Amino acid sequence: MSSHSPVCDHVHDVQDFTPSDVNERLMAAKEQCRASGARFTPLRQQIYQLVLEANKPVGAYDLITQLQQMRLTEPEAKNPASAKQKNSQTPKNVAPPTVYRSLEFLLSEGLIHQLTSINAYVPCCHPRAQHTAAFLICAQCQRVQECSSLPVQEIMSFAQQDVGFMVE
Amino acid sequence: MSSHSPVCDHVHDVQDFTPSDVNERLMAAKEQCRASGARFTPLRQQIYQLVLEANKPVGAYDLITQLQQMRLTEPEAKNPASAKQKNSQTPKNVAPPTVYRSLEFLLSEGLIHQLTSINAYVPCCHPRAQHTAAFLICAQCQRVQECSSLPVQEIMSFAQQDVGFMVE
DNA sequence: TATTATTATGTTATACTATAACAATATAAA
DNA sequence: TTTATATTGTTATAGTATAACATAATAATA
Repeated sequence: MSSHSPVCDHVHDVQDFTPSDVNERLMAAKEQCRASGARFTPLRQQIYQLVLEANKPVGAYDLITQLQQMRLTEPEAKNPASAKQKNSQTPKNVAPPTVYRSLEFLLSEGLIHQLTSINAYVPCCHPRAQHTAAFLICAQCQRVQECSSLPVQEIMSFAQQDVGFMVE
Repeated sequence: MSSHSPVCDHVHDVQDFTPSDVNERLMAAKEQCRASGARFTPLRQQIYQLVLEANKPVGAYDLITQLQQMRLTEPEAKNPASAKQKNSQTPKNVAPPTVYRSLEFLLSEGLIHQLTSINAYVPCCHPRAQHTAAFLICAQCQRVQECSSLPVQEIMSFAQQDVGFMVE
């Protein structure tokens, strides 16, 4: 799961998913939601997938753009549920609340993390209900390293010696 | 320097300055800037003062509003330098860059911290050149507790047991 | 099943935060 | 003084996020 960025020469373990990794995550999320009684709707699924497939933290408006593209190019594929309906053609436009609400859902399920300092979102390493996390964010390539509960001091040396980040 | 909020019942040590405290800080900052060769201009001084006088983190646009008020009510007091000039009447309008640039300066001098998660700014507890800091931010009253270098685990228990914050 | 309640999504408008680009002014250096 | 540098003013706009209300889809109940 870990690899070296061609540009920045540090390790990042959060976002380097093969298509099969992505699928695995989607399945796991589906299961987790079923268990918790939450609804993993097609929209939420799509957005989670986009966050997974990105190789760095994605902004909300990036997601809006991508969703828009998808809706224009693949009119009604990928959503078996809507195929059963009579007039359920997905709308063409994607407005901010559409994405923000799904992000909020994914956050509440613990499937993604929000990086408020750079206004972006990443998939959680080890999805589970409530947990906090700290991140090292590369100022050059924006890739991140999640370090959920290491003491700060350890994070510092971990950042500098183990994964090649400079702490600013 | 510490006190209890009437609402939230936790300790916060960062922002509870008496007028004389504020003056002390301003003097210290002036000295620090002289030492480092930086220019502690009247504008920067005003903005630093506003951050000091606030009893909770302030947003950039709060500062803009307050500066605007000041410029309307006290046309040319408080600035001895401008009194010496011929036509130096301070402009009435305060645009965002005016404030953001001064904030950037104060950050670079280590006089304030930026709380990106809530888009706000607080004075630094112990101003000095380069240092990082972590903050506990109260979700109710927005007041903060600076905890510069405690290990994360200690921060957790410190937050919950010593200062009454719930970690989210 | 039909009806009602609830949840999710669409839609429009707008608030809030921040920066780019260029002009004018003030301070420092030569 | 003249020139260079740094600071502030000014206008415009980019980027991020939410409020408020309408519609549609799902779940719960009779």
